[in-house]
Amino acid sequence: MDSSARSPPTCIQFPVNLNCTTHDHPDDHHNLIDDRRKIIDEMDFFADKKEARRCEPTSDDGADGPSSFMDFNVNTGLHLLTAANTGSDQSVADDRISSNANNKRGKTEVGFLKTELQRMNSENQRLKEMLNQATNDYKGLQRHLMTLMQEQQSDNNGGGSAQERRGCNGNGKVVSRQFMDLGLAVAPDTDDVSSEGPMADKEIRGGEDLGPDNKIPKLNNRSPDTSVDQATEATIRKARVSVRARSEAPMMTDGCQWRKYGQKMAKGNPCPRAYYRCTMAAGCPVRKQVQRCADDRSVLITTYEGNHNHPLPPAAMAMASTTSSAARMLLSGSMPSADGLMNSNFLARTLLPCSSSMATISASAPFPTVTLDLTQSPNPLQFPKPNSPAALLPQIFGQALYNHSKFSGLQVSQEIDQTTQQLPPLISSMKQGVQNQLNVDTANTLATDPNFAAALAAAITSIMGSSCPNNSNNSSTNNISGVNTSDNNSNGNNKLSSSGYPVN
DNA sequence: CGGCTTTGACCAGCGC
DNA sequence: GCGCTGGTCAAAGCCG
Ligand SMILES: [Zn+2]
Repeated sequence: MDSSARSPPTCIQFPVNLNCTTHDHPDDHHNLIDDRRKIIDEMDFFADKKEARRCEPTSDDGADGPSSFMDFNVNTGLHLLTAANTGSDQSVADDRISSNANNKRGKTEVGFLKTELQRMNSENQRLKEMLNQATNDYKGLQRHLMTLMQEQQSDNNGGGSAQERRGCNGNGKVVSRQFMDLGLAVAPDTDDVSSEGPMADKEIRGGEDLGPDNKIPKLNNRSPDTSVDQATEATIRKARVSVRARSEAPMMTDGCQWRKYGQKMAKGNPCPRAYYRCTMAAGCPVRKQVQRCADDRSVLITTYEGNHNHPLPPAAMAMASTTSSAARMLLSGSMPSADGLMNSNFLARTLLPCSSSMATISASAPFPTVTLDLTQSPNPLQFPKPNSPAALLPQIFGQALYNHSKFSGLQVSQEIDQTTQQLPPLISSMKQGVQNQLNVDTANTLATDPNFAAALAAAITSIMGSSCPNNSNNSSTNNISGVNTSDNNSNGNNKLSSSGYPVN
């Protein structure tokens, strides 16, 4: 509902903020106006970089794209100021009276402004270049990772687990899917639903849109043939990503649309657990559970599961990718493949620097689960950055996307058997490269805000996704669609009830 | 009227 | 085999 409305902005913004604003504006004493312009420009560039660039070669120094924009602005400004010089109508009338002194002053001003403009232009260009570079780097890394991943997979195939094999060779379907995911959840049904022998899946489950991927637990039912592929998928599906965030409001917008399909009292928790299903596309297998922490009811625990089988709005992408990545991570944890391990470590190391532990990976549970704990942020507001969490998100995401930046504040503890893996050099380098960008403060800020939590998760995902090109969307996002998971148990009976399919 | 929420019931997995 | 619990379904009700 509103989620869609709200989230978009976030995403939109993030790319923008990401590079442009913040740092690298040492000189601007020019303040707001200038900043605005720059930001705007950045946005434009972002959107139509290339076109913008090629804009008029115009005057001014070497600056291309930006310059053109700037020129435009400049002219406007000059026009006003310059009026005196040119003796153009309007001003002329009044100005005539004024003495030469004014003209001189005006010229001086103009000159000054021009100088400033030039400076700004150059700076702007510089920023632009940085942006481009970052983008290119990102893309390059992405490709690189993809390549690496593929290699790894093939390696695994050589002696690896059955699952891995299936994943790659089986039909390459998994791979393809992953790619698709990366891209963003592509055509509907491409994902889980369509993949491989799923027919069996569907048939077995018999039914409906929902049918396709539901029944995670019912894995056993499958026919032997599809067992392996499905096992992999099942694993993927099983993988869960839970986000713990402090939130009085039961609403966390993640860009997805959810429909509540059940609520139950969970065992050791006085608060009911709500079950949601993604409704952005028919048959989307993604589900999430929302529950308040028994210990601290201000903490909202959102658990995502599954892969979206449809395109996602940017806003949702973040979370989706996060969760998916996390899921993958888990997966890999359970499997010998380097993927997950890589991710795990990456995550851990990336996040560690920050503060308290925030991410926990648990593969032991019935379902491998990654928990992002965003509730432990110390004092989000103490830091220099005035930005609100919401504002930060964009940056975070952006950075994550572009640089695989690190998020402060997360700690990963692996309970998985194979705990010792080393980050591939690549990732390490990536890390280093990015390290400067985000600070603890950011993390902290994030942690406190529920939406932030979601965002953070997304960011993490991004990171992971980046490190592992294959990951992308899988589970969805946190969007607590208006359900009050509050203390009141709607269903509150100790006996969980359920309603059965057979009801007919 | 369509979509969403509520809520009791059913099913399957798991432990004893 | 039985009971517990998690998860899901779908009828009924609510809301915009
Ligand atoms: Zn979905």
